[in-house]
Parts: sequence; C-alpha cells; structure tokens
Amino acid sequence: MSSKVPVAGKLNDVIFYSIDKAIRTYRQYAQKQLRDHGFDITIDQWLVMKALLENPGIKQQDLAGMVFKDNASVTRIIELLVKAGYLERTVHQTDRRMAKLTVTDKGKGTLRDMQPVVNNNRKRALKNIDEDTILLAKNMLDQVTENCKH
Amino acid sequence: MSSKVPVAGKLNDVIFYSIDKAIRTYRQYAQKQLRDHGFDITIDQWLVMKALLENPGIKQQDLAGMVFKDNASVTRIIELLVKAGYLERTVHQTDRRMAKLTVTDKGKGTLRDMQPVVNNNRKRALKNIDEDTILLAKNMLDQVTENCKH
DNA sequence: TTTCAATAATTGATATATCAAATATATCAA
DNA sequence: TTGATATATTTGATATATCAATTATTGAAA
Repeated sequence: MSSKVPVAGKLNDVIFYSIDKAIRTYRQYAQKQLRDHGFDITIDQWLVMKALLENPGIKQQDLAGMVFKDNASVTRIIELLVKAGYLERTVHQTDRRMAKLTVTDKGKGTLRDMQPVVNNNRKRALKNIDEDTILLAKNMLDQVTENCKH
Repeated sequence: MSSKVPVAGKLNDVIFYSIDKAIRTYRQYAQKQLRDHGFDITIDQWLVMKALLENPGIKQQDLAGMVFKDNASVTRIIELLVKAGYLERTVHQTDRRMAKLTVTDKGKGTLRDMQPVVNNNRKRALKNIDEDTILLAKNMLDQVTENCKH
C-alpha cells in the first residue's frame, strides 16, 4: 500500500512543488496584468508600500519580517520606491539609526489605482475554489510556516 | 455579513500572502539544513538536477517549464552545475542548437546523499498536518496554477 | 540553393534573495 | 565620560527572476 502524498518521489507529487508553482504562476500573471494596465511597479514594491501604509512608523526590520523579506532586500526595494517618488525617507527624530518612511501622495494614489487590478487578479486566481477550501489551505500553509520557523 | 476570506484587506488575511510566506520560510529552512549538513548547493540547483535525472534527454526549454523557471535562469543554473562538476554538457547529436545534459556520477552521488536531508525537511515542514489536508491544499494550489496559466 | 521564418539557447539589463561584513548610532556598565 | 556591546541599516558578493534582444542552427518555401 502506497501513501497518497509521498514524502519523496516524482517532483510533481510533492506539495512544496505545488506551492512554489502556484505562487510563481500567480506572480507572473499578476505582474503581467499590472504591466498591461500601465503600472510600472513590481509586486514586491507594491507589497512593501502596502505594508508601510498599513503600519505607519514601522521600522525597516519589522517591515522586512512582515513581508518576509531580507533586510537587505527591503533596503534596496525602498531605494527604488524613493527614487520613483512613491516613498519619502527622513531620519527618525529620536533614533538616528532608523529611517522614517512615509508613502507619498503619489504612492497612495498609485496604490488606490492599482487596487481594482489586484482584486481582479485574486478573483481570477481563485476561480472555482470555494471559501472553505481556501481557509483550509491557508491554515495548512500557515502551519507549514510555523513548522519551519525553527 | 463579511466574507471569511476577503479578496482585499489586511495583508495577513490574503491567501497569497500565506502561500508566499510558507514557501519562503520552507526554502530558508531547507537551505539552512542543507548548508548545515555540508552540502554546497542551492535548492534551485538541486531541483534542476533532480528534474534532469528524472527526465533524461529533456531539452532546456522543457526543463525550464518543468521547474517553472525562466530559460535564462535555467541556463545560468546549469552553468554553475557544470562548473561544479554535477552536470556534463555536450552538443546534441542531431540538433546542434540543443545541449545534451547528463548528471555526472558526482551529481548522482550528491543527490543520493542529500535525499535523507530533503526527506527530513519535508517531514518536519508537514508536522501536525494530515494527509487529507495536504491533498486538498495541493488540489487547491494546482487549481490556482491552472487559473493563472493564461 | 538561397532566403526567410521558426526554434534553442545565450546574453544584457535590472530587480530581488541571501549571507556576511561594514557603518552608524544608541545604550549601558565601569 | 569612556569603552564595550547591542541595534538599525547599508553594502558587497553571488544566485536567481524576468524581459528583451541576440546568436546559432534548423526547416521549409521560393
């Protein structure tokens, strides 16, 4: 009797393969949609901006954790966002090691304009999948995250 | 009445966030395990080698699709694998545009030696998750992939 | 056979991922 | 205050992702 979900075996049978493939395919699709709608911004840049808007005054380190990116990656993403005029960066009042990051009006406007496209991407990606399944999968994935977080 | 799985909203509630976070956390964990066991190879290099071993004679383009990577990425990953002595590359007999790629004995040996670590990583990542849930999640994720594949 | 379109792979440019090392600033103990 | 240590961020080096452009080769039409 063989297991239905082999731990090892053909790549295709491994759940992690499905996870990786799903998120990559989704990101490709979403990125292309944004591009086709005239937005010159990457998914990662969007994510960082969004997280900043939802958590004003957050420090870069926490921001990195929130978008599960490396500090170094966040530094470079922020550089580009500042250069593009979506973010403003000033030194923190009380702790000069930190940067105070604010989403500019241009950034907010872009986020607002992008939202319909983002919503549509998600809707499209979740077509023919019912909410219970999504919730179950989300819990399962969050458990994987927990299991791997040392 | 609010939806249990909002299409838009706080980042944390979005399924795609969970997917991305899970696979990244898993990859970080798995990569660290490999490193700690003395293997000097990336997850992506492992994936490409594994796919080549399971599909001898495959052309790079199909290989790229199989590991859902870009042709350019695969080209560069292969370069490194050849340089490290894990792969051998010769010109194809009948079609000189193609490369014939073979996993060397060294490559096979490394894959074999790595397998226990890989198995353990997967086991650890799936702790406390029952098989039915995994299967359901896998089907859900495969549906997402399908939905986004244009 | 010459020419042109299709195919396989590479290369260039830019963005992100990752780890280690370096900077800058803050904090706390002596 | 000085000195050691901790914290926040940046920088450097290398790997991968992505798209566009290029190269090499093949296949088919004129």
